[in-house]
Amino acid sequence: MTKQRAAILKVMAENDGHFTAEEIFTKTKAVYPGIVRATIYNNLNALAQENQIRRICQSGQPDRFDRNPIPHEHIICTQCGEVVDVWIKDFKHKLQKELHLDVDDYELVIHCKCEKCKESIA
Amino acid sequence: MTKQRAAILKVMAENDGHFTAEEIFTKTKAVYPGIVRATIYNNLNALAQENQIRRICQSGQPDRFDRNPIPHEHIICTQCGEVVDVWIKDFKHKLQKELHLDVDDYELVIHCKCEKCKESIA
DNA sequence: CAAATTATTTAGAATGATTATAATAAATTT
DNA sequence: AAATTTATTATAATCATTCTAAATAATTTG
Repeated sequence: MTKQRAAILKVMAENDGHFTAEEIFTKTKAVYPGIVRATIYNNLNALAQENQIRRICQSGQPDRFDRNPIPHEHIICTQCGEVVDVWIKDFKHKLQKELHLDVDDYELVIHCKCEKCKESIA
Repeated sequence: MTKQRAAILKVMAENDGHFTAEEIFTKTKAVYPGIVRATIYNNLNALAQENQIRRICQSGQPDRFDRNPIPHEHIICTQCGEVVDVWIKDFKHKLQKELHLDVDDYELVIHCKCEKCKESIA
């Protein structure tokens, strides 16, 4: 646990959401000015591999990182583009039952209008 | 429908699987030597937008394109890395019921050992 | 605790997928 | 067939991410 990694984790813990490496870089640089992009990427990769954070990928966009390591699902709003958490109860278990497979991990991204956008039009 | 697009679609129809733009470029170039990468990308983007093909994204890897436009699910093998189709009956409908949402589209990628790899160890 | 080893960070260049631009060619409309 | 739109080509550019080598920091060992 280096100072840099601690700073990255603190930034992610304080700001709720789904960050790009660039956003984490900017925010971490504010508290740790010497830090460099490669360090951000190294740490994010390591943290994702250790399942301390989760990676979300969208084609045409930089990866995002979710500070919440517990498997869950995501909505990407078709209107505002934001990534929103959703939780489907026992999803992994349901998948295993349905497919008769030993699921190691999964990613489910749903494209629909998010709650905020639905309300804002009403 | 240009000659180039027809060639791309033919290549995708003849070879079953999940291709990268580069693979499609190489295979299409064999039958249509003048073709250029930008044309491949333009057409794949257009086809994906029209839902004639589907795009699969994996972080750290180039996008893949699935010639099968009907929504379905994917396994990425934790051993060989191949992308394999799976079909979960009424998945979209189940999602909508579970989440009380109007799902426009979704992507489900499952990480586990594929059938081929499971057998090959036995 | 000092020395040695190992892992991490930095700085900067490199890579690789994808897109942008401008010019040409093809397709479609009038 | 001329005019307009759309797609393709050639090439350069972009952007996210990784690589390399050197420097620094952290950890382990004597």
